[in-house]
Amino acid sequence: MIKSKIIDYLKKAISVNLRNYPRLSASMVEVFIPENEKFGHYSTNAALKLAKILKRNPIQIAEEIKSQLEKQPNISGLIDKTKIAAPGFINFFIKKEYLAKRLKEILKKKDKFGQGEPKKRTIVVEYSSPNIAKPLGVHHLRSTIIGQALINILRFVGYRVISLSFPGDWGTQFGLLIAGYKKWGNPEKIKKEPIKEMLRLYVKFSRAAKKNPKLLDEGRKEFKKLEQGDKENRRLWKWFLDESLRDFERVYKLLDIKIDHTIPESYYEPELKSLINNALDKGIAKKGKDGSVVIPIPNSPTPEIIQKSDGGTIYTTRELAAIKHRLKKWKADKILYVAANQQTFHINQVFRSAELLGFAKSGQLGHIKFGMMLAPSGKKFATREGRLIPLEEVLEEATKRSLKIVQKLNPQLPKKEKERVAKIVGIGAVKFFDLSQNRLSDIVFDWNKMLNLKGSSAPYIQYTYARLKSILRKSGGPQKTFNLSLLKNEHELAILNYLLYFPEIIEDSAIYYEPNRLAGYLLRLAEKANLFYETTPVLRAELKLRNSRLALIEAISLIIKNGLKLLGVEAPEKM
RNA sequence: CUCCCCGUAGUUCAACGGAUAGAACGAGGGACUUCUAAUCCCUAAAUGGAGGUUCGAUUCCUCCCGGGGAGACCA
Repeated sequence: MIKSKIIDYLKKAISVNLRNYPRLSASMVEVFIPENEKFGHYSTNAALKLAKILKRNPIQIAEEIKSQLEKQPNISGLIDKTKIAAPGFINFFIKKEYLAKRLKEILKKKDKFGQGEPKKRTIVVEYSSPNIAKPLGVHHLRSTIIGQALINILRFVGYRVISLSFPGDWGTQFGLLIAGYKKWGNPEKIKKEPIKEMLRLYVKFSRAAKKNPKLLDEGRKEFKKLEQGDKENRRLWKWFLDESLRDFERVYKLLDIKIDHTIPESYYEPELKSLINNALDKGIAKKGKDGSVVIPIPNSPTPEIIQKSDGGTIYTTRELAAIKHRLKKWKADKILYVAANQQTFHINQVFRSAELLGFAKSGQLGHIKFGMMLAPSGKKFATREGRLIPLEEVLEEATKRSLKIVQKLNPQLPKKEKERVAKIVGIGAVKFFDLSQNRLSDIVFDWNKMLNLKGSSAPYIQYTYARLKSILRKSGGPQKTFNLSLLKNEHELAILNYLLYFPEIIEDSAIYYEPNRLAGYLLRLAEKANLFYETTPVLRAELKLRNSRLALIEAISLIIKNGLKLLGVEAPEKM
């Protein structure tokens, strides 16, 4: 990667003067991509940092570093020139030949361009994790979409990634559902629309239980029976589980989500007794007078319950068993939880408990948090009030809206093709809406914004791609003879410069677990590509120039396609 | 009461302690006999408040205000 090469050069240049710069640590050498092109391809503020320590003039120090840089043996192959800018930045300009070399590399490696070396580290990513007997709702979108994009990106940079869903299929709520089913359930209705009916029963029962607390006890009893292996309850529960998983699978397919392993909470049920006993034996957990078992967490006012006073287990207990199991089974170096902000407290408690129990080392467990998907009212989505919007409905609506637009704008496309495009574009828009935003901010659910097919959106990038591909189709096949030094108008250069950054953007997205960095990069690349498209004729250009421009277009489209693919968004050839 | 996240144009969002705070939607104006106008160009418009650290703060620290979330038998 170019950035790390420049860092190496800088380190060497600075270490020549080490006697003059005694207190500099290597990590202080930072290289970044400047926002304005006039400041070069890369910049460093190393001189400014040194100036602070040494209390000297930063420009002077920059001059010293610059002259040392120029003495380095191989630097001229990469760097065309370095410039110093006030108050003390050193700006690097990459050689044009090197940019051309990069472009050829893209054409040669295609979708492998930017891929990292295998890292021999395993990361388990837990994401999506819906609750059984409820449909996947829009509020699951974030965990699912962000999780899958991170998995794709982490794999691309070289990690071994195990993707995992941990559906909630255990707990008192299933007692409520079973009780509701026994009261009002109808097997025919469940067969017809399983999830809808289960949700209806659950909502109806929990509403009724609000008015009549006796019903709550009834629900708890049903769960207790389930835990103790009651045949009828077990059968119902298994039925609900199977129907739910089938339903999820359908939506996952629409979203192009590929989960390696689905291991529900109930899987860990048999191990929980011994887990609790071990925790007690080790003295990590304590038994209360009421029969509950808790793990006191140092510096936390709240202990973590692992056994309820009625002897039953709780989500935490199952999560702890899962941590132990995952680290062992996949020899994982890390487990990442792609889970909402709201769960921060709970997840931290679980992490601390796992560390106390010796299941995981500090730093092995990470919470990739994200802001909430808020209802249009600005409030939280909640199942109980029945305000849940099924994800599938959103995806269908998105597809419908984009079909209308394809019909209007590209009527000559065959019907089947139109439908395919509508799906790719509609669903892409929904996913990209989420992925292009910072993970941590809350998102207000808004049909119009989410399904906006103009402006900064997936369709914008997809449309750019389709136009580029259209040129390539009309050009009559790939060109072998091109001379990239002919690419010298401002739009061509801007793209050539920008293509350089792709591998580093991917790396940053992986380091910070922020897919929106990649999304932003693709938007900016598409902007530049559109500007090029609007201003620069390709097919009508003189032969050599034409071929060089075709090569450039080929490279852009490869990067767009691959970048979108990492985000889980498809790029249509026509739209 | 304690802890966590967020406060940026009218709206929805960007910005690794850096250089002139970027986009999009919406508003107003312009560009299709020429590679797909789901595009492009132009105009107006923003860092909640007060301090502090720094050569430099939207970013870090303190306090205040506002929104959301969490705080032992839900997850």
